[in-house]
Amino acid sequence: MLTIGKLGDAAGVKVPTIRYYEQIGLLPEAERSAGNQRLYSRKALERLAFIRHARGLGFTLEAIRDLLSLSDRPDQSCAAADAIARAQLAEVESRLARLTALKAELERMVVQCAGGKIADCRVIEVLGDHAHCATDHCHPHADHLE
Amino acid sequence: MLTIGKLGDAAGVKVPTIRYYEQIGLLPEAERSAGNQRLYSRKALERLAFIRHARGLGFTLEAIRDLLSLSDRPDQSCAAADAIARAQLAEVESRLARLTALKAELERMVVQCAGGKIADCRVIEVLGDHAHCATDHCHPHADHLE
DNA sequence: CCTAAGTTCTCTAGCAACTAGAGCTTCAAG
DNA sequence: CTTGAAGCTCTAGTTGCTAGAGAACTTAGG
Repeated sequence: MLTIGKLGDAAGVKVPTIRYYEQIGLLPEAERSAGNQRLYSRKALERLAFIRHARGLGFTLEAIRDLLSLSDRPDQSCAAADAIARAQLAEVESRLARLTALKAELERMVVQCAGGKIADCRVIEVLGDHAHCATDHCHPHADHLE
Repeated sequence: MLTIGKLGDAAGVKVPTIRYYEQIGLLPEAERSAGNQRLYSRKALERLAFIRHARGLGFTLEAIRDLLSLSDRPDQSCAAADAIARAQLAEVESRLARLTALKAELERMVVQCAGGKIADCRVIEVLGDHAHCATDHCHPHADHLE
């Protein structure tokens, strides 16, 4: 049995985060010691590592909740898990596309800055006048802003 | 003079967001009509468009606050504006790198899913066992998670 | 056995950057 | 002059944590 600190070290998750996961029901309520401290089994460590890994891949806690409940029913079809992963992939791809466009525009801005006065600064000017802007990031959905 | 709704339409910003920007001091307090409604000048529209554009490029409101105060002093050096833009570019580049790695791992997960039962599902398995993971996204800084 | 340091406990509040809703007033069109 | 849209203020919610206060527990050294 591990204390919460050891569990956190083992899984690479901070202690308050573990308590937070328990609070929102992502982790089950931990067993307690005589002195009311949380104790964790190896299974709990696995579950937390799963969460950690999925968070690292950018899954939301909601998606992770779904994946966890799927993994509790190993006899069912994995279509749902596949769908969640594909949705996540699509999300990542769309962010990538947007970030690539942003990078191009930022590079243009920075390169054009001649190091003079603010009045002539391309950075300020480009930001102030959208006509200078080649990308469409000003329009409808800005999905890199969560 | 524009009402808040017209201003929002013109700049592509939602009405509550404009009030929020005023509340946090990013926009000055608007003039009011006899009936206490906000009225905006062309200058205010420019300022809001600037903010909108910078947000679209991923600048934080803090960075935008700095850029705005720089643009109020056109006779100063633009080194500071340049530095802010370069920092933003570096940030975008680092996110891009991470997202690219995530995309690769998600693709591996999804491709390997044979569509069988959960028990054999690669998606769940890969998430549960970090040894399957080629990238280092589990380690120290997860900067795509704001 | 006792004390001191280190963990852990609960609880509340805060972060970014908005978004949503309640309940009211004002404005513009017909 | 009425009606419906748009405006007002205020509070609270979102996501995924993080920070702090103040109390209790645990463990290693003397």
